[in-house]
Amino acid sequence: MDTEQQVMDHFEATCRSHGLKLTHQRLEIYRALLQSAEHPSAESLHKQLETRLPTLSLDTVYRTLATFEQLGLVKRVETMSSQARFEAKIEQHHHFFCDQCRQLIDFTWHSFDSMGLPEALMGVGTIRGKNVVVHGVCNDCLEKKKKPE
Amino acid sequence: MDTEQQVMDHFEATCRSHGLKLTHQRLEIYRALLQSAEHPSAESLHKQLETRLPTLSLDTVYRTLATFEQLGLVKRVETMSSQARFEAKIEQHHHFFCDQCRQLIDFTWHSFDSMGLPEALMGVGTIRGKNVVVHGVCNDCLEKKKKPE
DNA sequence: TTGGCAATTAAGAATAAATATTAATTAAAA
DNA sequence: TTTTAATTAATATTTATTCTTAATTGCCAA
Repeated sequence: MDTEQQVMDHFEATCRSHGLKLTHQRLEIYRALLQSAEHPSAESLHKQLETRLPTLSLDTVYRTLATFEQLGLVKRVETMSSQARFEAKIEQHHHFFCDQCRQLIDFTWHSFDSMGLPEALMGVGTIRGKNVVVHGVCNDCLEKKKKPE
Repeated sequence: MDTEQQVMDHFEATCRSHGLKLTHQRLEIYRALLQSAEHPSAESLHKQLETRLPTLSLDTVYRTLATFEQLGLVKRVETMSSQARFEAKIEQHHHFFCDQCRQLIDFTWHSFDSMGLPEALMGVGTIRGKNVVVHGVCNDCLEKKKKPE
């Protein structure tokens, strides 16, 4: 597990190695995403950063996230919502998706990760990765059902 | 494996049991989705049906697909695209997603299906299902790279 | 079989997310 | 300090999806 400093160093190194300037905005957006556990959307990141960077434009958030994605610093998350959501976590992991509140929870599954692919996939093409989406109802929602209000 | 007639009978029965009228539009949309192997979007279904139903509105396609989804006749597929895509195939299966052309290919993986869930998921809530998304580059795209033009 | 009513549809307007365009300003890096 | 890239602001565009309204149609009952 890396310290936050190490992660930020890697971030800085990645930007530099790609000739990207280390702007205040880029740093803050990346840091906010790192610290967030809720897979925020561009809009919600923008709202969150409003106090620290009052002049930050939504357009910059979109542009910056797209740039980070290309560098592999950020991943676009697959969800059912049309509003794309992002995360800074790059290590191999999977998602639990709550059907009710649409919350996403990360989890790891090493025995799946080290598993071979099924025969059915032989010959479809080049495989680059595999991920699981588990869905159901999260505890928060289950409890809300028990104790309404 | 059901015959198309049986599938259509089940479709009809499901509509009736839910008090839905069997309109020409609903029949055609469902049939088109059944016969399609390409996980079409609402737009592409609409385009496809244009010749048979020249007055079909895009809105109706959206509304109808949403209705079918509620009845469990159709599933919304998780992809990275913001444009939601649908399928009539309901049996348990997984997806190969081509990073290049965004094509989706179905595949089955019984040994995964019968696998238990990881410890990491104990206590997140109630699990209803699990799916794999494998991604990479499909053969079509690999070949296009070899022989450009 | 037909008449009526509620469900459904068509058409176009409206909304929302995401992106693009421009020109002026700002800030990082050499 | 100078050069160059990035950001801003404001506005426009694009694309996916939903809403509104009025007209139409499936289906049931007479």
